[in-house]
Amino acid sequence: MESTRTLDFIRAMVLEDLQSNRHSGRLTTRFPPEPNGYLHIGHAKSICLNFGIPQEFKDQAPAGARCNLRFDDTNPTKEEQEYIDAIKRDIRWLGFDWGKDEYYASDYFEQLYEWAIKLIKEGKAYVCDLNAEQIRQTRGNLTQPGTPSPYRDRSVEENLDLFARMRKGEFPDGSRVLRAKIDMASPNLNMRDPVMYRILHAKHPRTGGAWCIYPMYDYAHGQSDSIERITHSLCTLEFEDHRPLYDWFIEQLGIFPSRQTEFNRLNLTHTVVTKRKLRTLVEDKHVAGWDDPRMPTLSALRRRGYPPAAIRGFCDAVGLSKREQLIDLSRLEYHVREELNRTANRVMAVLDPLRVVITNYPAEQVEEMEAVNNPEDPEAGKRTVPFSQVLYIEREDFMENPPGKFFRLAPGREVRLRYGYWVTCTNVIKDDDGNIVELHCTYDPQTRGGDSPPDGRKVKGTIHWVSAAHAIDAEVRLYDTLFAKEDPNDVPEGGDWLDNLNPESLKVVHGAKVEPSLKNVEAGGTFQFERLGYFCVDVDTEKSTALVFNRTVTLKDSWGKSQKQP
RNA sequence: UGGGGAUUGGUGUAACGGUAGCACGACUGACUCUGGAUCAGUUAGUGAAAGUUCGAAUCUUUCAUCCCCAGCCA
Repeated sequence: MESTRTLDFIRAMVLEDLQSNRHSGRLTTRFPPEPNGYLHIGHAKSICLNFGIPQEFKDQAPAGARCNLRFDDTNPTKEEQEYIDAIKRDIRWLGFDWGKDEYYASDYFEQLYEWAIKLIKEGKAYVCDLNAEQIRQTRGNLTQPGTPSPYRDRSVEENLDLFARMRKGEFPDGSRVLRAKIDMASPNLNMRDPVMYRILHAKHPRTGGAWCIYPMYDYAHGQSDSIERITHSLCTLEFEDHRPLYDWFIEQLGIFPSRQTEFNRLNLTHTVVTKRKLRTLVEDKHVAGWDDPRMPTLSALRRRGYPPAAIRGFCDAVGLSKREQLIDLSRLEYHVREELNRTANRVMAVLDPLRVVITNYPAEQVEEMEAVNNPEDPEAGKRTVPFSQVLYIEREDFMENPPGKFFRLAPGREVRLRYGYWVTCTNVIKDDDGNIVELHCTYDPQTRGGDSPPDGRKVKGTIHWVSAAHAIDAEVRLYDTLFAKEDPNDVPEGGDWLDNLNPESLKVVHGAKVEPSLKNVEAGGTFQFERLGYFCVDVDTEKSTALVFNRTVTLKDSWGKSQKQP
C-alpha cells in the first residue's frame, strides 16, 4: 500500500533544504521548553515535530540529524529544577530521546555577554536608565511611534562601563537595562529598541548566584540556536513578529544563521493549553495538581491512562499549517481508543451493582468460566472468572419497563451473561420505597460459557457481571471535560474563563465491584472494563484499601447516545 | 487604528491553473458472546464581489472576518 500523504509545509521545507544541500547534509532541530511549568498536549505537538523530523529525514541527512533538548532558562524568577525534571520525564515517556544533546540557555550566558559587548562596541546596544514604566510610555503604541530614550546616545565607553557594573551587581533590580539600538519608529514593536538584559538579583536553578543580569528571550533564543547550529528553529505563530529581531541579532553578530519557521499552536476543545492558565488551575486548587487526570498536561494524561503512542498518533494526525487550530477532543479520544483497543486486556467490572440471585443455580457451586483477554490480540491469552449463584450486574442493564430498543435485562426477558450463562429474569424484589434491590433469575445449563443453546433460540443482549462472593471492591473516578464549553475562553463580557469550569468533571464511584483477576494490579495498568470503557489503575491505589481506577475514556456508546436524543 | 499572519464540510487537513480528496464527528445498514471492534454506505465545504483564463480553491484587485504584537515573560 503506497502512502501518498503530502508533506506539510515544514517538512517540505526541510526536504528542500536537504536536497539543495543548504546545510551540507546536516539537520538539527531543537525543543526549547522554559522550565516554569509542566508540559501539556500542545507541547506534545512541538515535541513530535521537532524530534520526529530528524528521525524521518535521517536517511537524507548524511551529516547527521538530531533534535536538541534545550531549556530556555533565562528567567530565574519563574524557573525551578522540579520543572526541568518533570519535562525530561514527560519527553521520555512520550517516546523521545535527546541522547547527550541536553543543553541550557544558561550554558551560554558568558558567550551571550561577550556578544552583547560586541554590539555595544559597534554602537548597536546601549544601557538605558529608564524604568519599566518609562520604557513602556516611550515605546509608543500600535499607531504611534516611540520616542528615543534620553540614554540612547551614550558613548561606547560609558555603556561598556555601565554594563560591566550591571553584571557586577552595583545596581538594583529594574534600575537599568541593556537595549538594542534599532528603530523606535518601527511598525513592529519588537524592533523599538528591545530590552536585551535586565537586572535580576535572583538565584538561578543552574547558575546559582553567578549572574545578576539575565538575557531576555529575544536576545537568548536565536543566539542559542546559532551556537547549537540549529538548522530549523520551529516555533509557534505568535513568534512571527519576533522573526525580524531574531534575524537582526544573528546578522549583526555575523554568526551561524539558524532560521525560524512558525507553525500553528494546538488548541483542544473543552480545555486550556497555556501554562499560565494551567498554573492558575493548580495554584487556585481547581484541580488536585499538575497531574490531576482532568488536566491536559502530559503527566496528567499519563496518569489518566493515555498511551504515549496515542498522543503521538494524534499529534501526527492533526497536521500543521498556519491557521488557528482548535481540535475537537473526540480526535484525541479516537487515537486513545484505537491504541487501547489493540492493547488493553478486557475485564469485567460493575460500577453500580444490582444484586442478582440465580434461583436454580446450586448455592454452593462455583464454576471457573473461561474468558478471552483481548479479542483483538490472540497473544493476550485467556483467564477464568468465577461464576456463582449470587452476582452483581450493572443497575442500568435492567429496566422494569423497557422501551423498544432496550436489549438488556427486563422482567421475563433472557440475556446472555458474558462468558457465563443465559439467564431469564423471573422476579423483581423491591424495598418499601419501591426501589429495586434484587433480581431473581433462572439460568439455562445448556448455555455454559455463554454459548447458544441447541434449540437455536437467540438473545439480543449480552451484559457483564461479577460474582458477588469473589468480587473486589474498587473506587472508580469518572472524568468528564474540565470545561463545559468547547472554548473555555468564550465568556460573556464581565465573565471569567473559570466560570466555564465543568462542576461535573469528576465523579467518584465508591463500591464498584471488579472481577478477582484484578487483585494484584499495579499503578498504571490499563484495562477495558467490558462495555464501559478503558480504565487505568491510579497511583492512589497504593495508599487505599480499595483499588482505585481512573476512567481513561468511555467506549463509544450508540445506545447511550440514542437515549440522549430528544 | 500601525505591523504581522490566516480564511476549503461541524472540526482539522490535502489539492500549487485541469474530476475539491482524506481523517475525526454525525447519520444508515451489515456483522458481532462488548449496543465495543470490524465492514459497507450517506451527509456536508472553497468568506464575498469583480477580473484574467478554454478552465480558478489556486493568479489579480477590492471588501469582509478571525488571530497575534504595546512584559525588564517565553
